[in-house]
Amino acid sequence: MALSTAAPRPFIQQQNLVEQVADYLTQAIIQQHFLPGERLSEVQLSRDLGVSRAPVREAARLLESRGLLISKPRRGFFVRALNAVELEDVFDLRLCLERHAIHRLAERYTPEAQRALKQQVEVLCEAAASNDGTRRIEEDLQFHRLMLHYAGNERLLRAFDDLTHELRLCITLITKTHEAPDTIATSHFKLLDALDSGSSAACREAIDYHIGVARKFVVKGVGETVDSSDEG
Amino acid sequence: MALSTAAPRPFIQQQNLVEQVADYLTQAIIQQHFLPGERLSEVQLSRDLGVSRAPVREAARLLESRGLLISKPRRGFFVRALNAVELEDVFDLRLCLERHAIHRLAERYTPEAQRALKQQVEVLCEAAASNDGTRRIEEDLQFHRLMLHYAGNERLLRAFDDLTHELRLCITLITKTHEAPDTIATSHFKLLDALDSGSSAACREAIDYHIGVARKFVVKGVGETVDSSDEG
DNA sequence: TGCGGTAAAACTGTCGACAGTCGGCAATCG
DNA sequence: CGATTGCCGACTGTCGACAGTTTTACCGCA
Repeated sequence: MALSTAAPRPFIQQQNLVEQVADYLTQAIIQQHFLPGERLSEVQLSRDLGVSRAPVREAARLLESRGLLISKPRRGFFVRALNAVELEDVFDLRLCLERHAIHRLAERYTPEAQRALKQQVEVLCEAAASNDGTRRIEEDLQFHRLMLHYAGNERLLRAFDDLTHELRLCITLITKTHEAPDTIATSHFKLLDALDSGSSAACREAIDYHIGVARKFVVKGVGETVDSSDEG
Repeated sequence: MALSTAAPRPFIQQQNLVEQVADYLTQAIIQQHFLPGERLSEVQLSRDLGVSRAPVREAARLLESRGLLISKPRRGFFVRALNAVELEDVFDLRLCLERHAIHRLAERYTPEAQRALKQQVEVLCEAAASNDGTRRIEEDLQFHRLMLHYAGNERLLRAFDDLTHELRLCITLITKTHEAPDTIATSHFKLLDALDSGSSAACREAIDYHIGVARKFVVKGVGETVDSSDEG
């Protein structure tokens, strides 16, 4: 029973249209089937998905709380468009959370956590060698999620999950400018080494470097696409 | 125009039942008109508030995303009951956020921020001398919110707001064991002094002490009330 | 008196419909 | 010809209702 926060998805659940719609919308937004700033028509979605507007509205409110949508009164829901400043803020908060997490994790670095993280790095390396950019990012995030998980603070993990939802908002941008496979590998191995060393300072240095590199790549990706996402 | 995140509310907006219901529910939960773990009946609320179930459901989902309610499929919404571990996690995350915030703030400590914070401490001291426990806490939180605001990261502020929603969940507990007025005053003045000094280490020490004291008081309050909030 | 089963009541999940509002377009006026 | 105003279509906010499920209350039986 590990990592129960995000998506347990126990068996099939024919009901719970809200979650199904939320998943559909999330995927559609991540895969840019809906462009940033685009307006989502409730009736259109209802027709397309074959459900009524009530579940669509509730799902949209869920995604709004996750920062994927923005609702404007009497106007409807719009796909959130992150500008450069907001993205910087996201990475700054991520740095904040992961610094704290790796510090907490170093205090309670169990063999189980060590094993799980090492295994995930291997999975990540394998994914990094592939061409599937989305998979690379997801496995990368999964590694960090594991770190947060073993840090032992469920609330911290939730904050991280909330943040990654927004990160996925520009996942197609990230895939274009993601690091080289060997860079990803060594960067994560450094984190493991820092944890193994037990040095708090080494952990902080490793995570700062790690997040810093990720931030640089993403911000570069945003800078390359000149979209005027001013959100009027 | 400070702190534009929360509620612009340009003119009147008679409509928006969802927000009205959400505000009502939030206040009712904070003031313990609904006890932790209690089930909320949608139809009952609809009747009481004179609205239909749709706005009630959407408001409930909003509060669920804020951590005030928990929804169980086919069962309905329940008032969230924080146990001791979860409360510890909340304070640990708060420490994480505020450490980062005061660090960022020290880097860009403008006269405007200094003035605003000093003023808020005065307001807080006045509130601390009063008998209104809720007001004391709200002014206290407002000071910290100002700190986060002037730290210059909107996303960080949002994460803090999300967290304080959960903190308010046990506000009645906190009011019973809040610090003495002079303790509150000196504790916040220390934060201002640390910021004035410009020393990153001093800031960290001050915020660690500050949050630590708050945590101790709240956890003590929870320990005194022997509620079996196991949340099945 | 205690227990199991059944039936009724209440509740949630979902739906279709109506009313008020917003944005765009065209006709009118300067 | 440009600006303004009224109108029309589309959409959101809200509502009442129905179906399936869960909870509860009751009744018979040991």
